[in-house]
Amino acid sequence: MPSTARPRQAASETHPHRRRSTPGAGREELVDALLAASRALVAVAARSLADLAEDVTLPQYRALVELAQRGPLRAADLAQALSVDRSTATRMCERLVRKELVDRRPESTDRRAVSLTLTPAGSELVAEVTRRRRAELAKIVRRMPREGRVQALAALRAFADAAGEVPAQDWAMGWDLGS
Amino acid sequence: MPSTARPRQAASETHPHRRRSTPGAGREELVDALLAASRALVAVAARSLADLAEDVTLPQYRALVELAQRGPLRAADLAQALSVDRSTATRMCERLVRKELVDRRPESTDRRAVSLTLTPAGSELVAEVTRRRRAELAKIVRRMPREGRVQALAALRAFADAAGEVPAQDWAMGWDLGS
DNA sequence: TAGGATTTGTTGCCTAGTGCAATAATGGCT
DNA sequence: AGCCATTATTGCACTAGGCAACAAATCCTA
Repeated sequence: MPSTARPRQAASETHPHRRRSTPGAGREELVDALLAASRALVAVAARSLADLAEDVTLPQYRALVELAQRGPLRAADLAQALSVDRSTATRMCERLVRKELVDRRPESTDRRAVSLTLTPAGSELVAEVTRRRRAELAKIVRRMPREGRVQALAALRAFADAAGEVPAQDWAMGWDLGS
Repeated sequence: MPSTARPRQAASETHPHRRRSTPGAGREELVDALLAASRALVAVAARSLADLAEDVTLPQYRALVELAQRGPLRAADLAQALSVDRSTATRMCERLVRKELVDRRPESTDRRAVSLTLTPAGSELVAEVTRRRRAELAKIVRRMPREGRVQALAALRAFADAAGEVPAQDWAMGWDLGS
């Protein structure tokens, strides 16, 4: 039978009796705010892709981003970058080639390998989605009270820094959207 | 032939000559910070699920969250909540039933409909993932300089507020993770 | 109240994404 | 030359999803 997926262990991460410190900023409130922000940020990311090319799926877009950032890649490297099986990369690229977003050509030095590159259209797509996403965020920022922005910048950096030190991203699930 | 997915229109959202206002906080810097934060938040969300139940997929978890929040649902309503086709909901629930995370029973009042509920295990899973996610965020917050937290709270709320007024989420892509 | 319209869940068909295993072609090394 | 590692591909199996066809049930109206 299928292993039923019951929770693997009890919490132990929450400290119910931890009521001591800060009544001040309220850690819980900050967590709530982070969750809210998380929703908003994800929505922006999703929309910036969906608005622009509905027939490019998320996994496909991730591949495009990887190719845009790490230049020409061999299939195996792309697969590793995306943490997917090589076969998955192969097939995905096949679809992207069909959509004329990726160019696949045999590598001259190693006849086993194929070299994957973005076509101009692929390049353009990634650039445009990125542009859109940033523009949307900028629009939101413009809506924020001007006075708070400096603190906001500091706060976000502090958060990102703090988060950066955490176990580090193993990108187990395939969610990175680049930029 | 497949419609090739070229970018549908040019930017027009970026204002290249917009260099006028603030040298101060730098809108671009804030956008960068938001993108960084976005990555971190997504990573946390992904991990809190993956760590706990690898054999529950993201779509499946979304369904569980919906059921957890909106009580018992009929298949059609769940489908709508997730913005997927009814058939998709049907089949997904079938898998969740198989994993004993969801209970499906005919509705007494309308013999066509089925009523979907979380099993205790399903309930527990959602609760636990949520708990974990919040705990991880709390851990990060604890790592932030204490002085900045009040500002961080204000900043995040300002951002979420500002984002909330934007076109509104149509959740076109299925990314909402609840909580 | 009888019959058409609508709703609800299912199922078939097709595409995409994924992993694992097997395979063929190549490259490297002894 | 022979053996082993690497590369990409392909077959198999499964989840996710949409669309269309359907049967059963409910609703509505003439």
